[in-house]
Amino acid sequence: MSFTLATWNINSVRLREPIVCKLLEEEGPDVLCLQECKSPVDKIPLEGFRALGYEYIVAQGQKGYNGVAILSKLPLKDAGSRDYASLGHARHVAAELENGVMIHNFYVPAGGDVPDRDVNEKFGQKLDYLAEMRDVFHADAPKKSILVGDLNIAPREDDVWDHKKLLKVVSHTPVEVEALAATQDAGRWVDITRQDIPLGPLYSWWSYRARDWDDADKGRRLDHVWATSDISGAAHGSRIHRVARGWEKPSDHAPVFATFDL
DNA sequence: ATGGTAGGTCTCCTA
Repeated sequence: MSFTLATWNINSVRLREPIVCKLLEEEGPDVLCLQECKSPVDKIPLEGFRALGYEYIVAQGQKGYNGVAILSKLPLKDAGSRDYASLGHARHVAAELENGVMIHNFYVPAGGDVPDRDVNEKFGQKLDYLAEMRDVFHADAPKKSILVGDLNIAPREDDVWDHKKLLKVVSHTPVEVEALAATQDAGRWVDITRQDIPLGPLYSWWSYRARDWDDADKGRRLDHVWATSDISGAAHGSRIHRVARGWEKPSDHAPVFATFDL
């Protein structure tokens, strides 16, 4: 069987309900993982999603901040969540498909403005969050698993619009890139987006603050699709749905897609 | 070097 999965930081699921439905209608991924829902689970507007065939949902929510959800046309089993770094934030949820594939949906802390944990607590929390992900995957090697989400790190030089200019900007500092690599290595995760699109600039996020985000194109690849090596060979067709960044009342992130033949 | 926009909630925090 073949299924297509997408991940999208939507920056408020309630405000963005129309364009979430637009994506579901036009692209029809079997599974859509959302981050920054900014909503308690019981206030996520599920009816419109259900009407489009997305009858299965697992989610973690809180008022105003964070929040992650997995919408699916395929049956899902709730596989729980973990409070990484004990922040008390809704930043992770997991679900299992009937074919035994585990899906982890993450919203890694952004980390504040200053890349120094001594003066910026949020940066320390981001590193702690990644360290616990690393430790969990090291202790219990994931199998037949897909990890997606807004990891808030652009690891490669061509994952940002200007590598040198961003070396001291949170999301692209060497300490973050190393922490992400350690997490990836600990679970033997394969970066599916870059497996499929190995060369050239690739972005999934453009700031709201740019005068013309499309023209300036000062993007970063913060949103990721990873898979364990036992299923990474089944992945293909990765793409970033850049046009969604230009839809009415857009998120500042674009959805990232991948297809798996399993 | 700086400030720029957006969302949620309750006056400012987070991204």
